[in-house]
Amino acid sequence: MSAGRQPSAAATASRRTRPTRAETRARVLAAALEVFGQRGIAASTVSDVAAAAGMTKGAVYSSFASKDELVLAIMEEHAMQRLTAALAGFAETDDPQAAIGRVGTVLVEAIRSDAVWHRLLAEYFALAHHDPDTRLALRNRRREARDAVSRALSGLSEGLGVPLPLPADQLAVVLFAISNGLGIEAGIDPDAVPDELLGRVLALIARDFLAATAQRRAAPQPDPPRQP
Amino acid sequence: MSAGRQPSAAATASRRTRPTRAETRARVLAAALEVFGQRGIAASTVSDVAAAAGMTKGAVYSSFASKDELVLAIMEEHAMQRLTAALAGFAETDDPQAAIGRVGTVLVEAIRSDAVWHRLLAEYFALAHHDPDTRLALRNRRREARDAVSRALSGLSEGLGVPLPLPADQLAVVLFAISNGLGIEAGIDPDAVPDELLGRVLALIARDFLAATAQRRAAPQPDPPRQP
DNA sequence: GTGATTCGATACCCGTTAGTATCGAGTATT
DNA sequence: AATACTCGATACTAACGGGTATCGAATCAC
Repeated sequence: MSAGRQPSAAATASRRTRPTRAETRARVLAAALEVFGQRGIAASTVSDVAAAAGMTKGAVYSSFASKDELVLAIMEEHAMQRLTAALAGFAETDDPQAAIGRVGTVLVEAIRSDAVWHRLLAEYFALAHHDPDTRLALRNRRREARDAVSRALSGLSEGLGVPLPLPADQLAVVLFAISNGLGIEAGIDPDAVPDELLGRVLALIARDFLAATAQRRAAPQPDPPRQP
Repeated sequence: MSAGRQPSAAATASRRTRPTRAETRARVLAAALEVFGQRGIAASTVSDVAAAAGMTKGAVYSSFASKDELVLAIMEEHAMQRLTAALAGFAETDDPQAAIGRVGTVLVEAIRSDAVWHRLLAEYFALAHHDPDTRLALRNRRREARDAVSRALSGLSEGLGVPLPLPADQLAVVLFAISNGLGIEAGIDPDAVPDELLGRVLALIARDFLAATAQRRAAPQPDPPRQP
């Protein structure tokens, strides 16, 4: 792309009658999330998505090469966004104990607000299986996400000098599995999954860890590394 | 159905040139499980299923009213079969402690051998969402399954006089969620889910329960249940 | 054996939907 | 202002797949 003179965004925004490329892309993606989440990926047509975005098929196909690519884009976009949100839960505080409670909160929030996402992931996971490329992509993405969570957990553990109940990478898998699994169950039968359930389960799994950190904070010792 | 004279099965089996209704139904169901599991429900055509069963569409439609009904049949069939297998894990022994270990084993077995099933369930769950009837059916079936597991857990707890780490119904939900969630993760990335992971997690969740039962067996007391 | 009935194969219909060709309105470039 | 270019709407195609009508053959009832 030649870096031609671009009029300032503010100046153009008001006088522009046709939305910019990025705008339509974003609108289509948002609409796709909506529509796919509602009716399912397979059951939704490209025209549906376009209509929900207030456009026609042509607009979609001028921004995305195929329906598959649209699906892929939406998954990547949302997955990234969700991962960063989750990691923020870990990193956002310098009180590690609070971080633990926060993990549960963040995940519960995610489950409740993002029920749509769980449905999509389930269907995508099913769809992905018969396309090797998509399958590998999904696997790698999942691996990255797990690694990120795993590192965060390791950091937490080392910072406190308290061992995790399971190896960090396995704990990460379990976190994903429980959160996703409960999300799915909640999607099938919301009444079956009370709000506090995930928190309780995590507390059970991490009981020793929590007890040890509490004890450590109560009677701090100079020896191991600790940060208040 | 009038109970007309039926020739003995053995006599007819060898001389019969056309398979009986039940046979073709079974063949179609088996083929459907195969094909749907491989390519996904939405991506499979009725002709595909028929071909895999060594028949044609007509045969399928003479046994099942629609593709949806075929899908429903396969889900019910397999779900039932799987639930009874799981419950057998609980009931098959009169040593309750061993039963707990067995639950983990059964579930792990199920996860590993039945990866296909998890994919199917995921897709079915996604598909079910836009059809109210299917949705309700799935919800009720799920509820029954949970209740069955829940009752088994309660029985276990009362038999031992040791309280469960969570209310039985919630524990049942968690069991389903973890098993399903890990199944999905394993489907995406088999390396990420070691065989013993589920067992370890269950052990963590039920740690107190296990400890109490062990203690109780070592030094049984007639008095009320106590937890350290 | 003979007629009634069922099952499954073949051929067909019809709706649906991913994808495309084209063209005009908007937008950058000079 | 005139030019080249981009984006998106409209109209279309091509193919696919669910479902059905029909008909021959195998089975059952008598």
